[in-house]
Amino acid sequence: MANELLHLKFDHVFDSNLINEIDKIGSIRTFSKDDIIIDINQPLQYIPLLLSGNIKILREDKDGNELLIYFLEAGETCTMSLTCCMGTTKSKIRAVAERDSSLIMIPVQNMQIWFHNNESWRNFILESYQTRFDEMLEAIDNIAFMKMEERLYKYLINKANLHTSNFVIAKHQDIAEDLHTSRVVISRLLKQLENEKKIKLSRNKIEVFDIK
Amino acid sequence: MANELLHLKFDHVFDSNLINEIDKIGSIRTFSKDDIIIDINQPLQYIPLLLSGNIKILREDKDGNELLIYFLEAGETCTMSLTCCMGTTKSKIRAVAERDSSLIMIPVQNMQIWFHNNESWRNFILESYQTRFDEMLEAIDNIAFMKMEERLYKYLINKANLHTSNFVIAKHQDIAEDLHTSRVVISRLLKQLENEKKIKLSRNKIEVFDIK
DNA sequence: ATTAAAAAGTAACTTTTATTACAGAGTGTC
DNA sequence: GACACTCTGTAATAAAAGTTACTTTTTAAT
Repeated sequence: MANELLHLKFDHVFDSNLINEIDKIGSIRTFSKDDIIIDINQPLQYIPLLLSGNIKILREDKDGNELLIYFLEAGETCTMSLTCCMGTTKSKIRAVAERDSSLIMIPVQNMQIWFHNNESWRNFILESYQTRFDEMLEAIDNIAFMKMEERLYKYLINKANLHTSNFVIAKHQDIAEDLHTSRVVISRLLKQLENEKKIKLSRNKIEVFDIK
Repeated sequence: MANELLHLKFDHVFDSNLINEIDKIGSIRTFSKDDIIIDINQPLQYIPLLLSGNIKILREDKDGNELLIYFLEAGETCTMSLTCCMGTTKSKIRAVAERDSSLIMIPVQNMQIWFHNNESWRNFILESYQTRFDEMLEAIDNIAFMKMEERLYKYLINKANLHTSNFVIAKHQDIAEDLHTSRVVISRLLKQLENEKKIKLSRNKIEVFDIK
């Protein structure tokens, strides 16, 4: 089952030798929605490859308030973890299961070895870096250039797409935390978006029209 | 002269063979303060290594307003450029000379080759990625979690340190652009900081007390 | 069905940041 | 020194976001 997922998501990424090694060496871990997969300041000993589900990557301020930076999808890795083999071993971010997810964890030593001798691994790492970089830039754009209403709407569309659904299952409080604002602000802006006929509100659930 | 700088800044980073190759292959370019080194959407054909001076990396919104993301110092590279050899060839950021600067430009092909066969180059790239990553996270923290007055003060200290001086030579307008706000806001907050005895204002120049 | 708890709605108010408009201060040129 | 120009100071106002406090709606538990 896990093997199937590994092949399904990574066969086109890694050469067959590497896939077999990953299969042999990596250990599968599963997480339920809202489980903390990696926490801030936690030492990083494994590189996680996401087999199924979604993970959200969060940053925390000094008062413990969060900010969503981006989501990971199956077939991706958390680039933050990659930097663990260089100097810093403590996570600077929190990774939380956006829904039930399964990962394959690879010890950092292999990162080093494969990076040295496997082209497909090197390319995967470099591409991951680029993807994350782009997403960090987008996160910066969002918070620096956009108003809260726009950020909220984009967030809803993004989240709906992630779940391939027109419905976002979430409480206003959850959304407020992801966007680093207060529940009252989110409720107000959601109501505005509803008045603009962009969404439809109900308890624990938001229908998003015109996705993409 | 340029050779000296190359050795001074990079001898401890690259092995001696690689240094010699860089010396042979790379071309030196010099820029004056405020010159645009790389612009948004510009195709990237070279990886720049900063030999002397400082570079600021900016992001632009849809109206052409900027936001400073971070500064580069001698001995560093612009990680954005690294991603050029993967798919994307157009710059997503603008690089501007913070002061007179010199760079050595390396054709992207070498990036690939050295990445394949040179350990010191690989490590440099990975370390660069990590450093930039950390700075992106810090940039996110700044804009997401800090008030403008704090951001401004941090910016001033940062900039003073960069120039190893107690004085920041800049107009309020310049600062406003880096922080993506308006001149009036900056003037107001600077006056506040002056009242708090943290800085001293004069025309085109700000003295910053208690640096670090 | 009654009750308690959770989630959402909303009004009133404050704070922060942005905008507009203009006055004054400093600098360089003739 | 008069003039033009750039830079800075500041007041008044507006908009966006944050906060407090309370109400209403929905759901789950008994």
